Amino acid sequence: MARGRPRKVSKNDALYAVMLAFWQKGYSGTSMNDLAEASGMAKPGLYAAFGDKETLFEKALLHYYDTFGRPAFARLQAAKKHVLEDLRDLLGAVAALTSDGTKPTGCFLVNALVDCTYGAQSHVDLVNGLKATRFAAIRERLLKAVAVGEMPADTDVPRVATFVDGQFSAVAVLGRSGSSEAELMDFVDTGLRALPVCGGPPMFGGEASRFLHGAQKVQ
Amino acid sequence: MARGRPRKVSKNDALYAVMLAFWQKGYSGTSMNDLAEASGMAKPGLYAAFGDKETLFEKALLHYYDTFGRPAFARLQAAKKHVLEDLRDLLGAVAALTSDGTKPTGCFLVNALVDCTYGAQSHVDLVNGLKATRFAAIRERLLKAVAVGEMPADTDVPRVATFVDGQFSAVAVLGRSGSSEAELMDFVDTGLRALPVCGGPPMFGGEASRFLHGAQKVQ
DNA sequence: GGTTTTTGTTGCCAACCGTTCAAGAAGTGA
DNA sequence: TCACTTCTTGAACGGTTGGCAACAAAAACC
Repeated sequence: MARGRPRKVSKNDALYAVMLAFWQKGYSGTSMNDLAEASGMAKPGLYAAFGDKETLFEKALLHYYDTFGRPAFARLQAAKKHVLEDLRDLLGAVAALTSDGTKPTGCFLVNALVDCTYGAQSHVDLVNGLKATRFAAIRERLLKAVAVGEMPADTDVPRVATFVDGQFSAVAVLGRSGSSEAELMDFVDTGLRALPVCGGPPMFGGEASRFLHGAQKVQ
Repeated sequence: MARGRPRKVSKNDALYAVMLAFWQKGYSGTSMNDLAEASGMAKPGLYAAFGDKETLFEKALLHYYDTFGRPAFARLQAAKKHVLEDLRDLLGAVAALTSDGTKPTGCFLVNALVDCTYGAQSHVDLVNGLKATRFAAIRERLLKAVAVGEMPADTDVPRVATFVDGQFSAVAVLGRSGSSEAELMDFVDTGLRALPVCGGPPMFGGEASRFLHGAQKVQ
């Protein structure tokens, strides 16, 4: 066993509680007193274990990513189903997460994306890094789909990846503001209907497709 | 002219500056000192003119809605173009707004949607009200489109409205985290390609559509 | 049992928070 | 000029913030 006095609450449990608090109320909306109360550790304990508030926020966000993000992205990249179903599972994971009554609504990463844009530089860098990781995971799954013929060979992969990335944020924001899991899944399925046509011909004759100015380059 | 000492800065100019500050750093990330400095009014002046911080935030958000939201929704409901182009203009307005270098990135309303979920009840109510107004504007435009035959008669209007609503948030979040206006418009156009098929038949044979479990009810 | 090591607890700090009061400055109307 | 009204200014309030030093408590090692 460890040498000194045992912790009243494990670092992992404390970090999980801190994560929930930041997730719920954001960086500047959460005080160190809030975190001490939520985690069960007194303030000096938090400082000794994790460092100052900025560092603690970074560790909480990374803990969130390890707990909820990484597994979902790993499943996506495992590519065990059709690409559409894998993407549906990914977006469905966000929908399920935000509808889980035991956690704050929304997605901590998306919240942080909105919250930290004008915050500490280290927060900006961290959040942008996680966002890039998310994008890369989606992009690689799409490349695999194109390689095995699940999607057309001329698919505009970066464009589709950006689209899925946006759907991810949309589900998080809609969930944050109270949409049910069923509504979120309807939203996800509606969006996935846009995917297979990316790279293919316009989906309807000449009547309305002329209104999609910016879409020509992928037709 | 007014009776007493004239204001150094007009209430409108001050409120605009306050709006920018809240838009940029959120409610709890912005202090009254920040607001005083940004607006050019001293703190007692802010209290006299607008009330306390919570009230000031509400007035700033409403000012944002009046300045940027209402005109865009009015153009949408004017229905002067094809529904797809009107929706593209709406989402394009968000893209343009967030790419305007003179303002903070993102959309203040979407930021508030994320920021205020666990905040003051009056903020929650206000933000939910504005969100409902946004949804209603989109919904009414879609109903009009169905009525005049721009969209199929069996279009699932609430579902499509939720989809557009989500695209709105997605554009805001993507813009908040640094996407260029061109990227945002690519995203918008990709999403609009999902719309015309809502209510119509599945867009591709039997190969991949079976993966869209939740989509049956609108096929 | 005593030492060492690690943690929890108490209490405090300077700085800042949102908020307000009192006094003065700058206009209008008579 | 004189009151009257309105805004600005400076200072201050009590409370909270993030952060920390000092000491007590609890375990392992010798």
